[in-house]
Amino acid sequence: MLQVEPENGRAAAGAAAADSLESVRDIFIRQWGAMGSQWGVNRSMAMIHALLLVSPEPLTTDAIMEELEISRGNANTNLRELVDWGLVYPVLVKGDRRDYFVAEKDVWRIFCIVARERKRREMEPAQKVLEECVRRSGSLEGEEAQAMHAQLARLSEFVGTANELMDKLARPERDRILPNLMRVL
Amino acid sequence: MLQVEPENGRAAAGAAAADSLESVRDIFIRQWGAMGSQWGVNRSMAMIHALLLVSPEPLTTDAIMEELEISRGNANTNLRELVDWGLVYPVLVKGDRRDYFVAEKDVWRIFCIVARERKRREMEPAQKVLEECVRRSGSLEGEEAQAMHAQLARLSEFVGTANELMDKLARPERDRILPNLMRVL
DNA sequence: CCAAACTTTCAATACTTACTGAAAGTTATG
DNA sequence: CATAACTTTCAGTAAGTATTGAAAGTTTGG
Repeated sequence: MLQVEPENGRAAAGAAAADSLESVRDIFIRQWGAMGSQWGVNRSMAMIHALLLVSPEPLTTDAIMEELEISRGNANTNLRELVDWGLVYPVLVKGDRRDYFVAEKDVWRIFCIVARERKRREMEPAQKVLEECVRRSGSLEGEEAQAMHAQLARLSEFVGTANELMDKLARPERDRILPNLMRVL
Repeated sequence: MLQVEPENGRAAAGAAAADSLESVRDIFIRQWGAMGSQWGVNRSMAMIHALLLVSPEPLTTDAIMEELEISRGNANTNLRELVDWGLVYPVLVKGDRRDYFVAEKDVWRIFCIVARERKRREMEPAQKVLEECVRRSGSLEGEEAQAMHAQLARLSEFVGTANELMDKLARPERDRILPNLMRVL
């Protein structure tokens, strides 16, 4: 699993492999994992998320380890992180002591979670830095200092506005927001 | 420069350092650089950008190297990248053979550039992957396969819509867009 | 068209982040 | 309350990125 399929039994040489549930799932997982890097999410976390996203049934840590060929420690760490984010839920299966995991399947909820996390990790620190620098440069004298202050203030104001918009955008009243957005833009 | 200032000459022990043009600039550069990591931008690139953002005058490669204490190769590579993105412009100064660099100062333009780049690096690959998987899973039989297909289709549609919105949002007719947005959200 | 001034490239290295596997910890049940 | 089933932690290692510095490449003025 998860290797690039070099050849498919019944396909002619050079032809695309015939698709199966498993092959499409593995393509999705592999590619989604590779994309994780671009998104600042590690590959294992992205792959686990992808796997759970397209699994109708909850999966155990062991099933995930086997499917993705990753170690227990890795699976465990990244599952906990996904649960922390709220992208994955632990579920109990009657008559089984192990933890099972399911992914949040609702696309808008996923978006809100990711948006919230990125705001927290990317926008808020920027805003804090900018506000501090604006404050500190406010009382400086000299043309050059004032130019810097003005530039920092413009940046700070912009980031502040963007943050407010993010908050409003990523709240769960999706049905009202999206159509309005489409209309305005 | 760029070290944490352990003490300021005239400040009492333990008190905050008095602010000067240089100290505020250095705080800004240092923090902005540290934030780069979170943003998927390397630290040097973020620091160079920060320095140029608050420099009213164009700077040479050597001035940047000295101010940030980085090597020539590093400065050169990251300046070229910033120029590629369109966040920094090379300018010619009469009577000097060296390249000088200035940053784009307009906040909305900076936003558009960053948004465009992130769309290119993050959204478009996702969309491509999803579309391919939706296509390949379309003809599969069986309940499980169809559930996967449906989930992939929902993801794909969402990312498609998000991409369209990004396009519309990050076009340079800012003055019409932002007020409308504020009203709707 | 030579020499000086400047820019680019790239192999070596340092730094950062992710992953493994085994050991320690926890919890449920007979 | 002992044991077995499962989960978490963590030191060591591997993989991935960023940075340096020196050498090669370009351009410009004399």
